[in-house]
Amino acid sequence: MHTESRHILKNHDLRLTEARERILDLFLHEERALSHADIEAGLGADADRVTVYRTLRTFADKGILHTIPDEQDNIRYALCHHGSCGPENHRHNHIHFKCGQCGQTQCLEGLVIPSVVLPAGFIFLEANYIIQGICDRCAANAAQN
Amino acid sequence: MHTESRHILKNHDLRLTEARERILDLFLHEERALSHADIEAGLGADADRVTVYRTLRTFADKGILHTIPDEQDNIRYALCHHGSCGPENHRHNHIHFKCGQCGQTQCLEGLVIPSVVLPAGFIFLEANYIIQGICDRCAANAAQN
DNA sequence: GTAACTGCAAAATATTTGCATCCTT
DNA sequence: AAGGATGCAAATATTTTGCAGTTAC
Repeated sequence: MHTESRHILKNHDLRLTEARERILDLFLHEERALSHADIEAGLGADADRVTVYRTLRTFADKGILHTIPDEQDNIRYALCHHGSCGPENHRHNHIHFKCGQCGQTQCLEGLVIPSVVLPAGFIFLEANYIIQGICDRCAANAAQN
Repeated sequence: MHTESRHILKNHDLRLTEARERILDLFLHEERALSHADIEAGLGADADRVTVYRTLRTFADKGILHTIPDEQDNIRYALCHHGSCGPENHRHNHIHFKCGQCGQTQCLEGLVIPSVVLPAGFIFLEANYIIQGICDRCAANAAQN
C-alpha cells in the first residue's frame, strides 16, 4: 500500500520516509486543503511539529503541494494535481473556495482563473483567486431545515 | 491637521485617540498596503504592539481597512476607499498586486475582479484576487540596466 | 558510507489576554 | 461619570534553529 504516495515521492526526487508518506497520505485521502494544524491533528499525538513544518516546506518547494493564502487564519496546503509541478514550474490557475460555514478550503480544479489586463508597466507572474461563500454541502444542509 | 483621519474615525463611530490617528495617518500617506510590522516600523519605538493589533482589528471590523491575504508572509491591510464600507457591508471587488521585487502590495482600484460561475450548489459571498509579479516601478528600474 | 531526514530541546517570533490606568465623550 | 481605549506584564501560540542520532539509498 501507500503505492501512490511512494510514487509521488520518487517522482519528485525525495526519499521515502514514514513521516512523508503519512503526511502525503493525509492529502491523498482528503479532497480538501489542509492547514498545518489539520495535519498535526490528522497524524495524531506521535507526530513531531518540526517535521511537519519541514515536510510541508519541502513538498511546496518540490511542487507536490501548493499553498493557498487566507486572510483570516492560516495558509492551507493542497495537492498539485496533474503531476505537472516541479521546483521550477509551480503554477496553478484554478480557483480556490473557502466555506464560511464548515471552514473547509478546496480547489475548484475545473474553474480557471479569468485573466485580466494589468496596467501598463506591470508584469504578471502568477495569480491567486479565492472565493469565500457557502459550499455545496453546507448549502444543502441549510436548505433541509 | 489630521483632518482626514479624524473625519474617518468619526464617520465610523470611533473615538479620536492618538494611536488611531497615527496609524490611520500612515495609511493615508502611503499608497501601499501595510503589514503589522510595517505599521510598527512606521510608528517608531514608542508604539505599543498590542495597541496596533487591537487597532487593526477594530479598523477592519468597522470597515476602515480591508485585509489582503498572502501566501508567503503576513496579511496586509489597506484603506477601504470610497467610504462605502461599514461593519455590515465590507465588500471589495478590486484586484491586489504584490511585487516580488520590492515586496510591496497595492490595490489596483481600477481593476475589477472578473466574476466566475460557481459549480452548482455553491453560494458566492466574496472573492479575493491577488496577482504576483513585478510592479511598474521595479520593471522600469530593471529595464534601465 | 554518506548525505539526507528526523526528533528533541531551545530560541526566536507572533498573537492574545488580564488588568489597572487614562482619556474621550 | 461612564464606558471605551491604552499600555504594560504575562500567558499562549507559532515558527525557526541547532544538533545528535537515525535512516534511505
